[in-house]
Formats: sequence, C-alpha cells, structure tokens
Amino acid sequence: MKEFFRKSGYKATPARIAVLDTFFKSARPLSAEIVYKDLVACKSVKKINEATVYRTLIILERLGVLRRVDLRKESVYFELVNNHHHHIVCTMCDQIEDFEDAGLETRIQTIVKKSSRFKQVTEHSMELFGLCNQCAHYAH
Amino acid sequence: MKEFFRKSGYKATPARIAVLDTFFKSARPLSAEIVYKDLVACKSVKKINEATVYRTLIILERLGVLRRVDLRKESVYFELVNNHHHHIVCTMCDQIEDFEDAGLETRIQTIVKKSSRFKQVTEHSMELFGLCNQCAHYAH
DNA sequence: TTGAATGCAAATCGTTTGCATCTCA
DNA sequence: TGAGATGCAAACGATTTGCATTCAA
Repeated sequence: MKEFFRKSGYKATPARIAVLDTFFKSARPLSAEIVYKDLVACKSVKKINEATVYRTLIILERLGVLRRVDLRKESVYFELVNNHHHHIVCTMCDQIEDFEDAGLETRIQTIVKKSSRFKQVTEHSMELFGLCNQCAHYAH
Repeated sequence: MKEFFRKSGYKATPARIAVLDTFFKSARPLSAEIVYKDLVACKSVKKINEATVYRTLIILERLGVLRRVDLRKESVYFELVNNHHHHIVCTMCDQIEDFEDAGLETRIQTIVKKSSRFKQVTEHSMELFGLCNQCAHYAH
C-alpha cells in the first residue's frame, strides 16, 4: 500500500494509509464523516483531521481506487472500485444490499453506440431505492 | 394546475404554479438555483424567494410530480416524473443527453426477486457519465 | 377570517481552503 | 533539507428554519 502511494506520486503518510485501510476493512460505501469517526474510534492514527480525510478521498478517487456512489444521503459516499456492483438502498433505515448486473456493461455500450453526441462513457450509476422488508412491514 | 394543488391539499399560489411551470417549459433537470434565476429573469412572478423554491420542490417531489436526479453536480436536480428516461452526462461541459432503457423495469424486478431483504423497489437511478464528442476532442 | 404560504435573515451542515507547522523521502 | 502533507480555523455554498407578515380560500 505504501508503495502504491509512492508510485502514484503521493507520500505514504499514516493518515492516507489509515483512510484506505478503512475502506478495505469495511467493504461498504463510506462518507468522509464515517471514515473520520472510525479512525478516531479505532485509534487508527494518533491524530487525524476531517480536512485530511476529505483531501485523501479526493486523491483516492483521482487514483481510481475509490468511486463516488450516490445513495441519496446528505453527504457523498465512496467505495472501493474493485468488484463492481450496485446497491439497493432502504430509504427508511439506510440498509444497503449489493447486487450485480452482468449484462449492464454490454447494454451501456449499445446505448452509447446509438448516441450522436457521446462516444465514451467512463462511469455509470445504477442504484435501486425502496423499503426493506422490515421497514415495509412497519410502514403499514 | 391550480386544481391539482388544491386537490392535493396545498394552496395554489403564484409561486408554486410558476415553479412547476418552469419544469414543464424547460423539460430538463433543474436545480433550485436554476429555477429561481429563471423565475426572476422571466419575471414569472412579481416576487419570489429562494427558500420558497426549495420548499416548493420538496412538495412537488412528495406529490410525485418531480423526481430527484443525480447528475453529480454540487446541487440537487429535479425533473418531471412523466416520460421516464435516463441521462448521459458530460462531466466536462455538463451537457445532457436523454436515453431510454425499455427493459430496465423488467430487469429490476428480476433483481428484486433475488433479494432476500427487499421486496419493493420504488425508484432507481441510472445515469452514464463521460465526455461528449466535443470535450473528448479537446481533452487531447 | 384564518391557517397556510412567503420573505427575510440567521442558522446549519457538508465540504473546501489559506496558512503556519510538521513530516516523509 | 525541502516539497508536500497536515491541523486548525475561517470561508463557502447549498439548503433549512424561525418568525413576522401576507394571502388564498
């Protein structure tokens, strides 16, 4: 991990390693605030500042390690780019379930081929929103 | 339109009518700020306040007239719920192209059937992000 | 008339930034 | 050692909210 930062032209600082580590350990979409609180709670670094977390997230996104996910929350969430998948989000309790859509990439290519104004699409969002079984139960 | 507000339990005020009208006229995803500036520029109402626009957007979303769209901008965008479609967004110039995905609803149902924790999915996002032909050209 | 809607300004909240200090390479 | 990284606090921008005033029904 240290090597990765260095080869990418960034210093391998404790803060950066701790932030990236948090994503590997949780394997969930995380916001800056969640990462920050986790680092403080787990004492992953002797000292950490929210601004540093924000700066690190931007770097990790630029490096292609993290991807922005829209979960319709107040803040921005990121997750690891590896093993591409999508989410079903409960709009009441914020529970998240992952799912994969094997044919999606192919269909996107078909869509892009039809477009006259776009030839390259590099990212996409595809999340489902609804009520989980529990919340659906209590909503009645 | 006035009737619609009244039947929904809201007063049909000039501000609300003007906001909704802006969406019908532009038929594009709009942010609160864009709506507000349009109302001021077009003198659609004698007096309007940004807070009122925000409040109206929330009501129209609740009434199922507007839907939230994630375009990865700084602010939240809304668009009319009618004629469901998705967007290809140029991340450089913010140009937007619409597209339809006829089979999507069916595939979503298939995905939900496989889920053990979710039975009902009421909304979904599906937007593509990339560079439009122009921007792709200048990016090199 | 009257409860709901609006305008205004202040408050909030997530995020960014300037700058002095510190630290990795 | 020195450029880059961090901490801190102030700045920012989008959105929300409290409250006095106005208005649709």
